[in-house]
Amino acid sequence: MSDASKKDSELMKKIVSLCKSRGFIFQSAEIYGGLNGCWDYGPLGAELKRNLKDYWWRRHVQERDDIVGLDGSILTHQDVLKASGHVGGFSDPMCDCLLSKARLRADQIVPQTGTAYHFTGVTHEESGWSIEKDYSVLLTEGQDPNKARKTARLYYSQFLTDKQISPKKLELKGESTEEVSDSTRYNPENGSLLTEPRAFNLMFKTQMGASADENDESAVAYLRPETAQSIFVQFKNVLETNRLKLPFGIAQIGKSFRNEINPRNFTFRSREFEQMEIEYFCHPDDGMALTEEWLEARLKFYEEIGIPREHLHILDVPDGERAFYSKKTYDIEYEFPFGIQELEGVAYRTDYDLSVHQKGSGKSLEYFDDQKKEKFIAHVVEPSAGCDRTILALICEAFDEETITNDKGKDETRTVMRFDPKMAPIKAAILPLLKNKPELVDKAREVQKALQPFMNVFYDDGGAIGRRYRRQDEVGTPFCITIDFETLGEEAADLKDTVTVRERDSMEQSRMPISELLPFLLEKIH
RNA sequence: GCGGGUAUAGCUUAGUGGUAAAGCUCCAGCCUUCCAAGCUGGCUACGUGGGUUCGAUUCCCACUACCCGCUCCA
Repeated sequence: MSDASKKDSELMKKIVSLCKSRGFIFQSAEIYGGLNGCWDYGPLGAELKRNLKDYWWRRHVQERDDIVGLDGSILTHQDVLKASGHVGGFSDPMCDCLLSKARLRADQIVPQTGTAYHFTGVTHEESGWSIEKDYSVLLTEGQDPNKARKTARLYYSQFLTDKQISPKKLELKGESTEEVSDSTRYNPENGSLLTEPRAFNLMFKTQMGASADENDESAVAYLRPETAQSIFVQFKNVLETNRLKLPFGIAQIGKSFRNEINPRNFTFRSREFEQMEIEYFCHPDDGMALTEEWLEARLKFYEEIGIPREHLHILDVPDGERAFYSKKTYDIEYEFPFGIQELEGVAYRTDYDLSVHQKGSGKSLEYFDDQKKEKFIAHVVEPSAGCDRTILALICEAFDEETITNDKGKDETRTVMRFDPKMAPIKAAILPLLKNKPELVDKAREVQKALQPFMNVFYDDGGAIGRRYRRQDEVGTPFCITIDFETLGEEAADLKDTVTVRERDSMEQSRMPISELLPFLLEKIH
């Protein structure tokens, strides 16, 4: 591992550790040993996520008159996913090589012709060890039969409990041969038998109805693999009930599930994840231009929530790597400590989605333009963002450790989560300077009550004031409001009912009348 | 899915074939007039399940989870 990646790995460890110790993110079912790739958001994580989703919704739905919202069901009719291509079409059957463990796409295996050597097992006389397991090796014409036996011994040797035993000492059992032609059951690389082709089930499959039979195909339903499909399927209902005209969008935030995902990198890749998607429908002529517009709009959004442009990368997905129906796709990527990884895809999906559902359902999903007297299937541009990934990016971006020199001239580390105030889980901490002075405590509680209806604030009177400031730094609270003796009017009459406002990033303090707190904070967090 | 590594308190680590130590955190109390002060007290851990053993957190096996490298990611 290089120094840089080691440093990044250390950084990621710190971030994961802070997420747990401060209550942002916990492992799912931790007390039962954990559930692979599943995570729970703790109190602060839940606030953070809510802030992100709320802001996304406000920006893209409430503050625009061309986008409306939808909240579709997670359980999905199997016909929807058959039409979309998720059932069948997109899942490539794969085989694993029993010897080398290499994974091959079944449809890409070059058919082989030759002699198959079958074996039923192997024994090791000295130790008495043996195993019964069918295995075969394919030899093409002219190859030495001993090559098949050697390969088979190698295969069986992987089951040896005593790794000291040489594969050469293994006695093969039940050898027989068979002529085969054009077979794709063997690895062209080494002749080893492959596993049966297995369709990777990308989706979580379930049965509808409490008494549904496991084999009842008609009871099959799926957890949605993306939020997009319910938008396409409800396109007509939304269009007809909302007096919409192209171009317009339908937005949705919600959970999606993909079983094939190999969980990695903390919450980055999970089997259960939340998406924030817009399907923006338009005239076919406008698709390309709108893709560019959406890319810009989304980059601006990231900037607004505190992820600067210079930490984002835009990948113009080249021909051949895009989905076959997409004419243009941009990936917006973020520089995570574990690498540059995708946050969002902005894809021009043409009329693929509405076309397949029109065909699949037999219902017309065409759009009629009254003015141009033109009928067509709308094209769609899809900005599809990963909510959990964006949360992780916000956390990585916010994390900072700075060295400051304290009063005694000693260096110490201050951990600060530099969240944008819009995103910060706690907007302000209300702190009475001293806990054992009831006048301060009462006043602080008053301030807390005044702010609570408008934002998430946090009251804390435990320990020294400096400690409380640092605690808030570590969870990213942008402002600390301290009720002190000036507030009570004990020092100077004109300072009565003013408080200390301490800013997280600069640690600077200023005085402010209590009456100005609310407008001040609202302006910062909006 | 494959290979490697790891698993002790909320966090970071120590340690042992006879059930465990420390720092930080946290809680309570005292004290404290602005950046992790101090004092006193307190809660909390050997991932799960087997095996060996008189006895296992320690040795062995399996499982689970996390991390790293591949693979995969419509």
